[in-house]
Amino acid sequence: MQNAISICKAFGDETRMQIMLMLFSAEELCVCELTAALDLSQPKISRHINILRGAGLVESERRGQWMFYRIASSVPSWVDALLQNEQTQFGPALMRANERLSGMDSRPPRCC
Amino acid sequence: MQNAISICKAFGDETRMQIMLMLFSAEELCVCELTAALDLSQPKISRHINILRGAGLVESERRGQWMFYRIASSVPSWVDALLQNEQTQFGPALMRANERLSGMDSRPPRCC
DNA sequence: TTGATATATACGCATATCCATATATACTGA
DNA sequence: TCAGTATATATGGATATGCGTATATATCAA
Repeated sequence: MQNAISICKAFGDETRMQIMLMLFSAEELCVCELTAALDLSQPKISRHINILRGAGLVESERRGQWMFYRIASSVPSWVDALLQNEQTQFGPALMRANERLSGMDSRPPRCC
Repeated sequence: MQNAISICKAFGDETRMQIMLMLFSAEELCVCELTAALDLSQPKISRHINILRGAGLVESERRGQWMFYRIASSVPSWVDALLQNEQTQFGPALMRANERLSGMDSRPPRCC
């Protein structure tokens, strides 16, 4: 369902907007990282990620125990513009989320 | 509520997307014109227009008996990009709506 | 004022959405 | 195989959303 209405529905929720902004700034995150960064329950993150995937906004890749998610490569350009714009507006909340992410211990290993 | 989440919620409905696309191509329309163009009930148009107004997406102006609506001048630029993009995708449906609008009799008078 | 037209809102109902909790599944290392 | 970690999904309930119908409000013309 990669159409604008589904995409907008997906963005029309604070949790999902936050997930997208985190992925936008971090390139790639697993569920446990999002859980820690946003301080939300794991099922909640999984559920919302699934909706984002249904809208074609994120791609997933399993690496070991972890599922890594990133923003899909094929999103319409206005989605990029939207995220760029929100990144500046959402400032303080995003900062705190990134701090929690940095402070998280035993993050999954990255390649390289 | 001129924030991205409210805006996305507003766009996350087919009726409202259609209204926005009509306003995008026609500059300014009254409720009865939208009703005719989209072939929907008047209360339905009014209700959805009100939601769009709440999201800060449309501005209104009364002229005589008619309430004219147009896309707000201050919408974020990604909203323009989104509408531009959808205008091309939504093709056939939009065409039919514009035909119904052209075929409508006793449209309210325009200035000039 | 009255009648006609345009628009907005209220109401009741059906469905969708979101949540927390519990549980199932998948993978890893021993 | 088993225990531990990561992720996904199922369930039931609360709230939100959308709809059709009915009605209220606003404006105009007579």
